[in-house]
Amino acid sequence: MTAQPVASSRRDELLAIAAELFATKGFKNTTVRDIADSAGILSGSLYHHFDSKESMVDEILSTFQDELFGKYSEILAGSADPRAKLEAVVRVSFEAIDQHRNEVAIFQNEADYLGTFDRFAYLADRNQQSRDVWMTLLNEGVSSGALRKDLDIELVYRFIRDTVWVAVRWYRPGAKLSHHDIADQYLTILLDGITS
Amino acid sequence: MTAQPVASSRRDELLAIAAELFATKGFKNTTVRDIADSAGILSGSLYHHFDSKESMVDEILSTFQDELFGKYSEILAGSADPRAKLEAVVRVSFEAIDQHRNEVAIFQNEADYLGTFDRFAYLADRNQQSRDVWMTLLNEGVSSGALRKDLDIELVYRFIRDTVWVAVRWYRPGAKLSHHDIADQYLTILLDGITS
DNA sequence: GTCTATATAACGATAGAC
DNA sequence: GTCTATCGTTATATAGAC
Repeated sequence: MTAQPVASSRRDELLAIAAELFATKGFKNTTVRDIADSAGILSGSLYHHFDSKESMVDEILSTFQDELFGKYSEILAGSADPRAKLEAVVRVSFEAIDQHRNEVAIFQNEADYLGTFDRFAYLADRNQQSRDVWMTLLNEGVSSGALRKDLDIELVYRFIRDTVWVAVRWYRPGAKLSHHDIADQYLTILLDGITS
Repeated sequence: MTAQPVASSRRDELLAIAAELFATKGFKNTTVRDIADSAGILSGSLYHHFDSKESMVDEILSTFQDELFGKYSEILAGSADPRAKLEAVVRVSFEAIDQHRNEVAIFQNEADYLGTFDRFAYLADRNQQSRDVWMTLLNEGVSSGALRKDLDIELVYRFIRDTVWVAVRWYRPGAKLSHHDIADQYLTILLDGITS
C-alpha cells in the first residue's frame, strides 16, 4: 500500500500519476499505457482528458514553473540585502524540491529534449529568467563587498544552480535531514567552504 | 564540416557516433536508424557489428568506467595527504569530463534507468565504489583536522559528487575556462566558500 | 561490411459503444 | 468517464543477397 497522490479532480489525479512516472522513468520511456495502468484505466481513456502525452508534461511543467517564478519575484521585490536574497532563493528552491519533487526532476531531466519543440520554447525563457535572478544577486553581492571578487561569476552561478537542483536526484521527503537542514548545510558550504 | 570522432576501427568509430547521440538525445530517444544515418549506413548493417542497441551503450559505459576507476585507484594508493588526494580526485573527474564528455553524460543521464536491467548491475557497483573513495577521503580529512567537523559528511559527499559531474551539462572543450581552471575554481568554492 | 527486404513488437492516438 | 477495438506509425532486430 503506497501513498497515492491527493488531487481535487480526476484530471489533476491523472497528472500527478503521470508526473510520478515521468520523473522516475523519463518522459520518452513512460508509455501512455504505463500511465493508464497506474490510474487503473485503459490507455484510450486517457484521451478523454488530454490531447496527447506531450500535453500532459506541458501542463505539469508550466503549472509548476508559474508557481516557482512567482516566489522568485516576491524575493527580488523585497528589501533584503543581496546576500539575504541569495539565501532566500536557495531556500525556496530546496522547498520546491521538497514539495514538487516530480516536477523538478522532470524539468531537470527533460528540459533539453523537450526544448527542441516549439510548444516548449517557454522552458528556455524560464531558464534565461532564472539565470537573470542569480546573476543579478551575485553581481550585487560582489559590488557590495559581501562576496569575493576573484571568482568567475558565471561559474559561480552555474555552481549554485547545479548544486541546488541536482539534489532532486537523491532527496526524499521524510529523510534524516529536512529540506531546511539541507539548505543550511549547502549555504554553509557555499558561503564558507568545508575547510576548518 | 564538423569534427568527426577519430577511431582505430570501424567498430570504435560506430561506438563514438552512438555515444555522441546517446549523450545528446538520450539512450531511449536515439534510434538505431539515427546511429546508422550518422554513420552513413543502413540500420540493419549495425547488427553486423553489435548484438543490440543495449550492447552498444554497455560497451561505451564499461570501457569508460574501467579507465576512470583505474585512475581513482592510483590516487588512493599514493602517499599524498587526504586533502591533496581529494583535490586530485576532483581534478581527475574534471579531466574525464573534458576527455570523455559523452561517456560521462550518458552515465549521468541513463545510469538510473539502465541500472534496472541485470546486465547493467555493474553500474550500481561502480557507484558504491565511487562513494567509498569520496567518503574515505572526507573522513580522513575530518580526522586529520583539515576539514571542519560540523557538516554532515554524507551530504558533503553528495554535494561534491553532484557538483563535479553535473558540470558535464554545460562544459564544452575549448571554452574560455579550461577544465584545469574550472577545477581550480570549484575547489576554491568548495574549500573556502564564496564569502569575502 | 553493407544492402534489400521484412518479421515482430510496441507505440501514440482515434472512433464509436456503453 | 471508461471500454472495446483497432488504425497507422515507428521501433528493434533478423535473413540472406551482394
